[in-house]
Amino acid sequence: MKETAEPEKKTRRVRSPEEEAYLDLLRTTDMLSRGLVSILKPEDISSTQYNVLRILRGSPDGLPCGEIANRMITRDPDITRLLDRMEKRGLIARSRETKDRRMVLARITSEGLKLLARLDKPVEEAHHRQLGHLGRERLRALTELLLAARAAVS
Amino acid sequence: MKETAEPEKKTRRVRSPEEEAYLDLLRTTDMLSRGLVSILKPEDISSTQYNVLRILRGSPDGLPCGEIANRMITRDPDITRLLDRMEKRGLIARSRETKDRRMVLARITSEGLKLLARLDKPVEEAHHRQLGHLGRERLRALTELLLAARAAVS
DNA sequence: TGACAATATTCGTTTGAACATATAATATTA
DNA sequence: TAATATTATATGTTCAAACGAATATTGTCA
Repeated sequence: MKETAEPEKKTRRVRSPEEEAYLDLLRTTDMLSRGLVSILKPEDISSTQYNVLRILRGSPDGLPCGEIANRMITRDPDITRLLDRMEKRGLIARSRETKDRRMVLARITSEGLKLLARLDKPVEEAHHRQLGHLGRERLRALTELLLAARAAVS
Repeated sequence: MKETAEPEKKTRRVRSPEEEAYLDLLRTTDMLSRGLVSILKPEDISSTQYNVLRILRGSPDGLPCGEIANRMITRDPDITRLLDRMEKRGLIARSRETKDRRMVLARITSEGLKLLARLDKPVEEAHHRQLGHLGRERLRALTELLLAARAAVS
């Protein structure tokens, strides 16, 4: 007796819709990230460092290191070293606060701002190339779904 | 003359909907991944290794290393080392193919299968905890949007 | 004041990702 | 057969993520 259309040995795994969505998220993010990284690469900057620069550009008065650590969900000692590298390259500067002298404020330097400025257009173009074809409507829908997805934890 | 409601120095950056969506993708994937990693951690396995095991479970006859490299979008030498580690732990086995003796097939071992089996339920539960509240309809919508998002490149 | 909390740092470790280069073994094809 | 392509491996390097543990400095509060 011979089986016909049944797939041979291949374990039949049924994926839940949740898992399916998660895997799709991974695939999509991975794909898009690679595109971004390839743009950052010529400037010899990692997406992590790029992220820090973006955060600091949004806070011209500087941010305490701990605050950066919070936003990146990274431990303080690791942020310190990350900032070390960036400071060594002149992308950021650190200065101790006068009021609360425990705090050290990290600020983006003009060097860092220039780097970001060079990247702004290419990054924007990449995003448009990668996601622009979805159109406003679907982008909005996507953003809202993602927001809803994150709502569970927080 | 004093400014009133205008935000002080803060550079006003307008984000494109594409960028907004991308950042939301990053945030969401990051958040969900952390949840998964915390589940894999007790078994002392990285999400990369977990991924390989899942791939291999889906191909009980084994896969050539290059094929794994393709699916992971990783260089061959790096896959070799990844498989080295996994083989050392007894999670996978490698054997040279008889037909084309250049190829080496990687197979998941019963050890590896057992590990996956231990993880199946917790992983499934985590996914449900994290995304279940979206409901079928929105999960489907999300999956479809992500598929569409990836369509641009391929 | 003294005890404690908060902030950032220093140090050390392990692990893996990413990249380059070279080589061995085998297939394929001119 | 000779030249070339394919598949996997071996090595070596650099960089950064992640974790643990300890310390210095300063602020806060009983």
